[in-house]
Amino acid sequence: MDTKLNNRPLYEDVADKLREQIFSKKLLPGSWLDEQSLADQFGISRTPMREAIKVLASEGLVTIKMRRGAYVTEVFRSDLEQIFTILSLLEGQAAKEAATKATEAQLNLLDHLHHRLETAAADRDIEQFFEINVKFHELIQEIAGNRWMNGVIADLRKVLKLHRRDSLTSTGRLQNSLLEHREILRALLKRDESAAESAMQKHLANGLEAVR
Amino acid sequence: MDTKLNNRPLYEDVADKLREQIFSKKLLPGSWLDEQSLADQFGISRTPMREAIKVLASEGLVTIKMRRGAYVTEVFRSDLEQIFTILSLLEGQAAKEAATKATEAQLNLLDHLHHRLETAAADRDIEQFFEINVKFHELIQEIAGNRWMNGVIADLRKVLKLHRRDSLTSTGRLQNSLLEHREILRALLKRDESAAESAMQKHLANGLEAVR
DNA sequence: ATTATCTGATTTGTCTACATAATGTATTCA
DNA sequence: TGAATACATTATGTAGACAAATCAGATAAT
Repeated sequence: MDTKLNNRPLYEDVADKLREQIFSKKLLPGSWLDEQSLADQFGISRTPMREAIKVLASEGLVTIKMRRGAYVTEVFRSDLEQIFTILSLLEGQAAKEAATKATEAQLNLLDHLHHRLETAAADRDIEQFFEINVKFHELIQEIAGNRWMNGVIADLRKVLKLHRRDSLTSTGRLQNSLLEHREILRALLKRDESAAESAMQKHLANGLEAVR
Repeated sequence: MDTKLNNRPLYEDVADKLREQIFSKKLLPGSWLDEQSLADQFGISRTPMREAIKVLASEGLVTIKMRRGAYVTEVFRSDLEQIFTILSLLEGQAAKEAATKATEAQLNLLDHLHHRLETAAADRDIEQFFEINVKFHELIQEIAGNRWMNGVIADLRKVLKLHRRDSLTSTGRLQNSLLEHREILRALLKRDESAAESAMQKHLANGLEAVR
């Protein structure tokens, strides 16, 4: 019974589901994506399946080889370093701009998010910590208000998730990550551009260290 | 008579042609892309046409609206500023890394390219100047060797080309651009990281000034 | 006169079928 | 026995048809 309430194209829904399977490692990096069997599995035809695969390809999550089908992208150490280099520059810039652009209300929101992060850390609630962490970063980007930059960052972060050792999985890293967030927040509240930028850059540099 | 010697998917060829039509302003920003008539025009069916459109959508050249088709992306001043901010950061980083990573042979190549740029400028050969200019930037990126960064830069530069007043169209800007390139090259030849970075950033900042 | 609704026409989204290219296997010949 | 070629299998690429949703214009109601 198809709930036809969907007001989104089928291929977008399918792209989401497929992305989920990749992130959850049901589909491992390097593995081949069989259009036909995936289409059957989702109960759709090959056409939207192909479109969904192309969406993921444009995000860098899958790699299409001519007449040989699509494969889940393998992310190597060199990729991690390259991607973190970019994220460090861009998110650093976002933090820098946020320091001056943020309204008082937005700073309060950031502060509130950070408090929830502290709580999650104290509770050793990794899942929650991770989720709030993402929101914290995204809010800073939203405040900076560069939609092209935010798009690039979003895509690159998706690719990072392909790597087995996702950034802060180790609890040791969790504590350090928290300290770094404190530093970022402090700089933002003081509206100190360069401090915010360098704090964010350090945060990401440490993130890279953690995965290798 | 289709020359079936193509060893590329049809939709890629079509995407190239469509991109060309957009850059040449045969399809103006904001205009609607009629799948059917475009498919007829290229002598293909709608399926590869749709795939081609999605390729351009992932590059940001066209914007797809739900159940309303695809439109050539309109680039506003705010977009230009946002995109130049990113390019300045990334290409600045590329120049910085190139300063230390470049082999002597690669530096010679850059030097050679720059000489051709000087010649083109002296001849007032805008077309040639523009072409070599692109190669100069791409070579620096290639030397830096960050494929994820190069992908991002390539996409953003495509979007810039949508804007009517493409960077250095005015001959006044051409002379300044040449001077800035000299500065970049000088820093690279001296293998001066930070000089190369800031020279590149200035170059792009001036590029933004020129279009507004 | 303005707004609301219905209907036809157009267009996107999806499906099914066919054509084409690549891979693997078997058979034949040296 | 080994290698090369031809054939069969399989999966991708493309086409054309069908279904569903949106838009525009006309008619009706307030």
